[in-house]
Amino acid sequence: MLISSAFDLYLFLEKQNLLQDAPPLWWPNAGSFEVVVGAILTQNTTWHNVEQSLSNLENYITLEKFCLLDENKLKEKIKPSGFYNQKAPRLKMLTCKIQKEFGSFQNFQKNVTREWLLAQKGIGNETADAILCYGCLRAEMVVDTYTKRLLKMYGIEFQTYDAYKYFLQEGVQSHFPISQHHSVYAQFHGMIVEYNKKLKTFK
DNA sequence: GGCCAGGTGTAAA
DNA sequence: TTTACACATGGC
Repeated sequence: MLISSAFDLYLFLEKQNLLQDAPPLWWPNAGSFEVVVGAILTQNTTWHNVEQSLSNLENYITLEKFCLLDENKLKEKIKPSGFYNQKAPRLKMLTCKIQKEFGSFQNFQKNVTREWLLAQKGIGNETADAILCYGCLRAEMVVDTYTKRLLKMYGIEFQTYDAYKYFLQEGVQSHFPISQHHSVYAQFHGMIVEYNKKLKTFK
């Protein structure tokens, strides 16, 4: 299988039926506040561990309730997903700031910018795009280490995060109408993650 | 028992 | 502006 463009990769992954058991936009509960929490918790951590933490938090996953949660209590609840001493204060700071500056999660979805997210402690390129794509339903594609590794297998490499992102988005933009860009980005990244999981089970 | 996971921030060169 | 390292749990 020769892959020389992002669209080739998309078609290749699509043939594998990787998302048949996944939600439509791949990320669980896309479009909800839970995505913001999950995006931070999953940093350098398996989704399986994040699910334990989210389950511990089930009664607190709204913007309003989350801000009222005691930081030490939050640490306890997110222990299964690791790095809790840094993720807890960062989550607390982030969610309270969303509450204070945007008033509601709906308003945050509509008005937050990538620059605003990147200025928050604990949010880098990948987490910012995950929150924008799956939390705010914006047409922003996520690039992760899997993506870079996969492209490298086909001899495709770039220097910066943005270069990867634009390479992938361009491949989608040139073959889909603008109305479909968001859902295709969301599924494209999802397929890349699932494909890597699948590869691992064969080892 | 070692390695890795749906990364990020910081300090030092 | 790059590189090295800390952060932490759970699965294989």
